[in-house]
Amino acid sequence: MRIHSGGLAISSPGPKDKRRRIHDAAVKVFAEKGFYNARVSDIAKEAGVADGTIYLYFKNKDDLLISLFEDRMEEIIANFKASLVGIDTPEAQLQRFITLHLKMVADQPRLAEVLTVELRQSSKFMHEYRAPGFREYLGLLEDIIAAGQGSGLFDPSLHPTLLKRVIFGALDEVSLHWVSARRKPYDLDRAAAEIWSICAHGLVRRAGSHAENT
Amino acid sequence: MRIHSGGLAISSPGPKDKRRRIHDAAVKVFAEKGFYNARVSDIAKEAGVADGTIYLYFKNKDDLLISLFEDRMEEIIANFKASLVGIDTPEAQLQRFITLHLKMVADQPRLAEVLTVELRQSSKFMHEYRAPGFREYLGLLEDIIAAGQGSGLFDPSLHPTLLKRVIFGALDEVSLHWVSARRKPYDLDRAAAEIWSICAHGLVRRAGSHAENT
Amino acid sequence: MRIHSGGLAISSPGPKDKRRRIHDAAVKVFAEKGFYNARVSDIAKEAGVADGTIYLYFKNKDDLLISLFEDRMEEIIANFKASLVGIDTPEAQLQRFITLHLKMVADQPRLAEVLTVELRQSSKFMHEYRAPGFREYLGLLEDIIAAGQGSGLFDPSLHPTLLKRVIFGALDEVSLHWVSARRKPYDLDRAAAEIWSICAHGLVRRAGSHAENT
Amino acid sequence: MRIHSGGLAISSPGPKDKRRRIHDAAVKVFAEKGFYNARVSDIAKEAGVADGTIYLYFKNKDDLLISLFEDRMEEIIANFKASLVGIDTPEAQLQRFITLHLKMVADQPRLAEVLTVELRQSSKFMHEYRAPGFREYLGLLEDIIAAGQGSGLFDPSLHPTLLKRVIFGALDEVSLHWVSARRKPYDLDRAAAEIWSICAHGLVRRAGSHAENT
DNA sequence: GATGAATGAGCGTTCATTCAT
DNA sequence: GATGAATGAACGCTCATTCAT
Repeated sequence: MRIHSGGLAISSPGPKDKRRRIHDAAVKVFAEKGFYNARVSDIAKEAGVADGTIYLYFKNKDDLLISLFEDRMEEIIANFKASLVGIDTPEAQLQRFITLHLKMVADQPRLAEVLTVELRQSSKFMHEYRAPGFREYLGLLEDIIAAGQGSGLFDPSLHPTLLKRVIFGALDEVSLHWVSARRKPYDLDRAAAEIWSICAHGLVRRAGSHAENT
Repeated sequence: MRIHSGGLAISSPGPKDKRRRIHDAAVKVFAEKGFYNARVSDIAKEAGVADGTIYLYFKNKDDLLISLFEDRMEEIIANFKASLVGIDTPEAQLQRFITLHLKMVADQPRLAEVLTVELRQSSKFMHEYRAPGFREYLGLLEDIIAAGQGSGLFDPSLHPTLLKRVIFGALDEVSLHWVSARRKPYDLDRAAAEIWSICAHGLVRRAGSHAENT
Repeated sequence: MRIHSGGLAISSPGPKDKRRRIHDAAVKVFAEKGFYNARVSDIAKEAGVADGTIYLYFKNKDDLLISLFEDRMEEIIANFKASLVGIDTPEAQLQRFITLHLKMVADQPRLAEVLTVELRQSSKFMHEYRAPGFREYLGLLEDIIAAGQGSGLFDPSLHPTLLKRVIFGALDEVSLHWVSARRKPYDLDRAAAEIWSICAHGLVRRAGSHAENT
Repeated sequence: MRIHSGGLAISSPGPKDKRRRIHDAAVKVFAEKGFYNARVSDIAKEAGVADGTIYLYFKNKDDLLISLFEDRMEEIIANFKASLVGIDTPEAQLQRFITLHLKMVADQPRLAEVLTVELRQSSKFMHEYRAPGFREYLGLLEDIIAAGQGSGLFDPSLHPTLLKRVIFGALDEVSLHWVSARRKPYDLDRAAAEIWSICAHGLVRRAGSHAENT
């Protein structure tokens, strides 16, 4: 499965995709150095354009990051929606969501790192930016949870807002750790299975209930 | 429960605790503006000292942040250890850990924000810094998990490294959201109970098993 | 009286007068923003041409300003000469010169502003440019003065170089003030009459000599 | 007569007068290159300070120029007032004013150039800055004129606003020319005398009236 | 120890100019 | 001739750090 055509595809150096190339370069440089330590000229060099060219496509350095969020999250959300469309039960949907999230991380680790780490900062350095893309992403999770609670499958006493944060936080922390770790202590397929298992049944073993992970 | 006397205590302007006052000021300023947007002179002003004084106690701005991690995490870990000492079962310990984590967040939201957000950056702006305090914190979790799995209470098929990240990630994301949200959608006591419930039993309702949260 | 068809005439978008259109656009933009704050692309947009087109007609931004001086001053001087041609006495010529100068300002305030303000800068930003057009303009004044002194009408003890500067300076300052003032404190016809009166008789009232202004 | 202690005085390199030294350096550099072509680092080097030091004393480059106007005009106006204080007749006052203006130009040619040339631009690059110091300077002239007209000495039919502009413009243009000319075609003492003569009696010779310049 | 004025390296951004189409 | 996307040198300004007092 390809999550999206992605920052890794070396697009033909045609005249149209400058914006994309700059975004891709920014992902690489931001992932390596972080937003604040990345120089605009680093990104320009990585993208193979002049410094000034960046300002033909983006208002400023902040806008470069924000537009990156928006564009990539839009792609990711569209992909998730498409991948979830034929799945009936909330359980299967949640399992799928977990898998997709980690798949995305595995396919585009640098993008994942940027979205994850810099998004945290975003509430700081952009006073107003509410990260609508991120909210929509969480919205996907919330819909699944709501459906599950509505159908009686998921414990209805759990607060949905809290629940989506719990699941997202687990996925995010695992992703970030996996991305930054040199030696990968586990592969992400297994991680997906285990996280699903934890979500589904928790970690306390009950009499007669063996773990039923996929 | 007070985790420690905290950044809010206006210490007597005695001659001894300059280092502490600077740390406290840094927590406040970093939480408000983020590490990169915080100016050293902001911190100096907040601490009521001259800019240069900061360099009598800390090597540079990075060191100020790192030492903050180390000092505070040390306190936190000591507190956690003390609070966990009399508790026998891994289940109760984990439940306690969750409660303590969120308690700390509620009591010292700015410190929580700094430790949470800036720690993420730390892997960036300090290439070498391995955040030993953070590792030890996670080590507490891992010990609980190991004990639980060793005694057969927790599902032994779950990878401990993954598991501790899952739990920490859930706590961290919930904390960060709670800290930055203006309208608090849930209180942290309830959050602790629900997170424990999810950890323990997952979110899928099983026949005959009503949620047993506190 | 129209000094020339001027920057205000919307010339037909024919293929010939690009140079003129760019000059006119430059007058407008320079008058609004000043030379240094005017962007070449502003002028291009105002002229309805592409940025690069400007460089087909002018060597660079400085050349655009300099050529503007030269072209417009040439027109102005030709107009002045034509208007002065039938006038016999130096007194009447000087009176006419004053009137013509202020007429030009009234008809083409933006051009006046550019010629006036930017000319002052020109001795700065162009180390070499001696503004030959401007010198010729002053030469008209000098000729009138010389004729007046030669015929004994004007006080011969006054230094001609100084005198022309005095007269030009008075005209220039009044023009600039009038151009930039929102509420016009006097109209330029009256100004011409009074300036002539001052030039002719000074401002000290003498016994038995009532002002003989128009 | 010293107009003021002045930019030319090499003040002891004490710790107090940094602001003054930067102002003086700015006068020199602005006079040589013009405001827009002057680099802040040029001024810093000329003042013998680091670039950043300038920003301890001035908000930005514009503020450096504006504060220069204000400080220097204040000094100049105070000097003028002091020098005019004992003079009774408006005629003598006006004569004195003319002399003082040209004296100032002779003593501080670079300052005169900056005040003159950049002031013209100021109405452009500073949209709001109304140059209060300059208005007060013109106010001195206006007071003299009003007194002269009130006492019947000066022609009351002349518009005072216009008149002050005429006189100031004459002085200004003569000053600017004198400052920028390499070979000085006249000395400023003589210029003062002649300008006074023109103001007083005009340039038309009348029967029986020999020029009565000082 | 404490101060805070001074430093100057570093970077985001602009915009006159070019040149492939 | 005309275009306008691309260029990259240039510069104003910031702020972590120093050091004379």
